[in-house]
Amino acid sequence: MQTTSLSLQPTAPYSFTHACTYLATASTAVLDRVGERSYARAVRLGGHDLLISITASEEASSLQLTVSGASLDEDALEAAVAWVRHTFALDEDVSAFERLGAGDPIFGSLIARYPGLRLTLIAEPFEALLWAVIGQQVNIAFARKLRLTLLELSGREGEFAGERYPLMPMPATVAALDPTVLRARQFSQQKASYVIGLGAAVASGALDFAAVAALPPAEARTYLTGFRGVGRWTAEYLLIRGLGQRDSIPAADVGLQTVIGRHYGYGRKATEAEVRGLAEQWLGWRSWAAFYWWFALQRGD
DNA sequence: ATCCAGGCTCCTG
DNA sequence: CAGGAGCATGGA
Repeated sequence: MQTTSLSLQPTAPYSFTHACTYLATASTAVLDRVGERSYARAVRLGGHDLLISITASEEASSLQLTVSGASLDEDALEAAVAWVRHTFALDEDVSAFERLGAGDPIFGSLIARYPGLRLTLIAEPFEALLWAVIGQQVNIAFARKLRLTLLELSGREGEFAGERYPLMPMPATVAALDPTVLRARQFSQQKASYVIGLGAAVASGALDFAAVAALPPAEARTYLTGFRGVGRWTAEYLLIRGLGQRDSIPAADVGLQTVIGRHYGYGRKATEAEVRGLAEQWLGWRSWAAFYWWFALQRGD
């Protein structure tokens, strides 16, 4: 067991507190331990299970990162640092994003209300994919329950300095799940089949996240929707929260439609076309805009 | 009961 | 390609 600590400097303005606020109640954050200004989780990087711990000072201008692992060599440490920078978007130059508010007072007030909030990713692409599929067409509380069930049935545990942390199951483990067991645990027939099939696709290499990340957005969507259970919404959700693509708008997302309809005074949910239309002014940063809206929705703003 | 929930597949025009 | 029926499972 080896441990290394170092400090990270995000570009300004940055708020680790906002990231924690989001993760503390996000239905997707079922493997994460989140405090007001602290975060910890076990994650598999480069074939090794690592424990990542992050804390921030009160002003949160810099982060303290602690990485632990059984064999923490230079490569593993480097991977952990890159993971944190990517997952929390520490290196983004957000000045162009902040200027988006100029032409749209409603969205502008959102940017002003959450200074330093950044698109915060789900730790692993496979995790983002499964959580998205599980979250299809069910309410958020129930989706969280199903995610916890999947972890209970197939998740792993890592031990770091005598303490146990949950880990995402390996894709092959998910592929080997018994659909009847999932059904007995409130998965629908098709949701069980999607989850198992996608586990197999990732395990076999047929679904390759590195390849997806290298594709332009439109082609990535086409590639992803070729897999059963992955429609446009799921593909976009994965691209945004799993791979950190900056400019994708999941206009069919019910939550997005609800919060946008409310803020723009429609007195109803916005339609998909309305969301898509509004999003044109967020060009280049549409994923970030979606994330800001989700953040507002989660907070009841 | 009825409607809704961070949709998907498959089938028509 | 666009639109819609049918689907599946709980929660409020």
